[in-house]
Amino acid sequence: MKLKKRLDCGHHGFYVATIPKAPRSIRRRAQPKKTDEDGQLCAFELLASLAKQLLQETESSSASSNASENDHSAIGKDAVENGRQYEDKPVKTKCLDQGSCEVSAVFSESASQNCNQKCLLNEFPLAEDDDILQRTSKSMGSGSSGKIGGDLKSEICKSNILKGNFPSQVKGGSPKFGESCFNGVENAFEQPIETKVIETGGLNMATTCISKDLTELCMTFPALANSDKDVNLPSCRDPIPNASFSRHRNDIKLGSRDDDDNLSRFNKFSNKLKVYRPVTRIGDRRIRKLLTSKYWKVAPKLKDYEHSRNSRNDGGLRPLHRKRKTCYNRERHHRDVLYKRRKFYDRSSVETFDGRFSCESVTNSPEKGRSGDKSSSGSMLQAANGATSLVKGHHASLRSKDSNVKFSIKSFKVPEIFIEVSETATVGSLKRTVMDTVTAILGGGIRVGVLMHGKKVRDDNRTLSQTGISSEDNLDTLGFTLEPHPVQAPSPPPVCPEDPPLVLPDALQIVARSPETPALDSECPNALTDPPSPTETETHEESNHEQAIHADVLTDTTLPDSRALVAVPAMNVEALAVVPLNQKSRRSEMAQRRTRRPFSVSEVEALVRAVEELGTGRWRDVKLRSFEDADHRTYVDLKDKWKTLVHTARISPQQRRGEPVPQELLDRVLAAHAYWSHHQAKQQGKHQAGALKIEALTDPNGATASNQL
DNA sequence: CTTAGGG
DNA sequence: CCCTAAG
Repeated sequence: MKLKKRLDCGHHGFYVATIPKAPRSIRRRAQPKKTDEDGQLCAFELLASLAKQLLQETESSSASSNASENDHSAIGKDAVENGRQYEDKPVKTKCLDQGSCEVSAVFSESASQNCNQKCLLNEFPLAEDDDILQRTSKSMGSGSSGKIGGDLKSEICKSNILKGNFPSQVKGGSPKFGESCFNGVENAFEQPIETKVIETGGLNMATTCISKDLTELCMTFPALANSDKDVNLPSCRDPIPNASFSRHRNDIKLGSRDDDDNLSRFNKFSNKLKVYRPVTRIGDRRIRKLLTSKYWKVAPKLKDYEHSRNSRNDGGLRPLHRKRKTCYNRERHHRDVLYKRRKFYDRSSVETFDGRFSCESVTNSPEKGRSGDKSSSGSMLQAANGATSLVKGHHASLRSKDSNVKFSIKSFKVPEIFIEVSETATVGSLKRTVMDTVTAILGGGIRVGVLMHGKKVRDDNRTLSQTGISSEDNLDTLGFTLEPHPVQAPSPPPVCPEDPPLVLPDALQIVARSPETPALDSECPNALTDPPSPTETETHEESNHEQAIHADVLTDTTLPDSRALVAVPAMNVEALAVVPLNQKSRRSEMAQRRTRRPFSVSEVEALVRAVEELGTGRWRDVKLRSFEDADHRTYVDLKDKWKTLVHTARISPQQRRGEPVPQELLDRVLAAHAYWSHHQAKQQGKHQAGALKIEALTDPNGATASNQL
């Protein structure tokens, strides 16, 4: 609730409020008429000039400052102040951030697309900037990554703020806006931007080259991360967190790994102002969550879990607890320690598209396509090689009734990677490790996934139109993902689960995990029972769309995790010309349900066992015991699943749907259910008359006793 | 926050 | 899965 309020405030907030809204109105007007361009141009020009000034100012002023600080400070001196206040008055900051972020995002995007032609993107100025950036970056080398990025952002932000409209455009990519205005803007911005760009070697790098400077990218993350978030975020929602976080990040070491986690933490932060860890990045989910009341409810709990986990490093209480558990379930703890699960909240594909680096796919009608359209498809491919990950499709042109669909992929992310490094490890070794890992992942093989409405489209044989991709309406719900090839996915870290994460013996351990595997495996002790089926894998993957590199570093030098490593290339501007923006906000507002995640047999097995031991009235314990690592399973979920299992067990096999659950498990379900319904109040777990079956199958009592120790 | 149930 | 009432 608090968050909501804040959010609202944010909206109403000075800069923020004005910024986003203005654009909308503009858009509306513009859309209907294409003739509006003139008017927009004028506006743009004005903006551009302002932006210029601002940029210059910032340049001079911000040149010295640090990365994060700069961002905020640079943005608006007045406004900025608030930003410094962190938690207390995040709103302003946020706004600022966003603005900046947006800009940055744009940059990266633009970078990916080389548009010599001016018309393309909504991003307008960026296109050229990109070129510049790239060049500069090359020349510059890694140079100052984070900092520069920050400055750049801030500057941009300023300009945006002043103008007001920018942010929205960029973000939303309001189609009209972009189309009409680009030319003017570009010109105006070119020079200033260029200079700036040069400064921001890091940013460029990030956008441009994945393979090469992954390490560097990581380092730069802060900036990138922010941009990410910002980009994703609907207008002003998370401003607070960002601001605060970003700072923390810079100042403090980051430990966060999961998006989800971050999210949850994030929420916490906002609510309570406690800072456990800085949140490196906030996923798209944030928005979602914020929007959804449910999430709020749920989030806290999850957070707790997360925190605890995270706290391991800190030497929190958790470790013990964990350990216990671990011992408890030998099978599972392995991974527990190592991996962090992302929370399920985020999981849904929806997030994905909303997400950060959305790429815009545009439907092109041939007619529409001007000079560049043809290339778009080709370019897309190129982008694909680049690296990984998530792309978002927007469908742009209104006209497209054609059979052709254009897609542009703005950037790829590298799959999530976990790295644990001892404090004594050198930065260089860390970099190398990251690099090696990334290289392995990329080289190992990546497959592309297509998402519609956040759901994976698994049927490769269906046509686009059959899938719904052809329809304009659906384009914005289209997403691409890069997924590590299952086979090649990095193996779990060698580290002993028992070991405190921090204590890892060797200097570096990096694990890239395919998102999915961790959850289940870790969760379900009995992998034996059912190895993750392809289905499962896929499911998980969905959640993983956003893949990021997470670096956990013990030392202060922690790398912030960022996700978007690269911006890739070249699309036709035209394709991009129309960008729908609202989708995000819309979606976020819709607060959709989590994507459905059918329980796997192994999960069911784990659930059954837990219930056998704990009974049916202790879902929290069940969760803790067997699903602690399954962030996407809440105790309510478990309870619901049990409910359905009981139901399923009672109906005839013919009536059952979905993945068949072994009859043996269903029998245990019935037995346990019967048993516990008799012993409701007594949780002691004495199995007597009713426990017969159970005993035979699992011997709940004995197990319980031993386990609990 | 957890539980328990209905939707 | 979601939502809610109740503890």
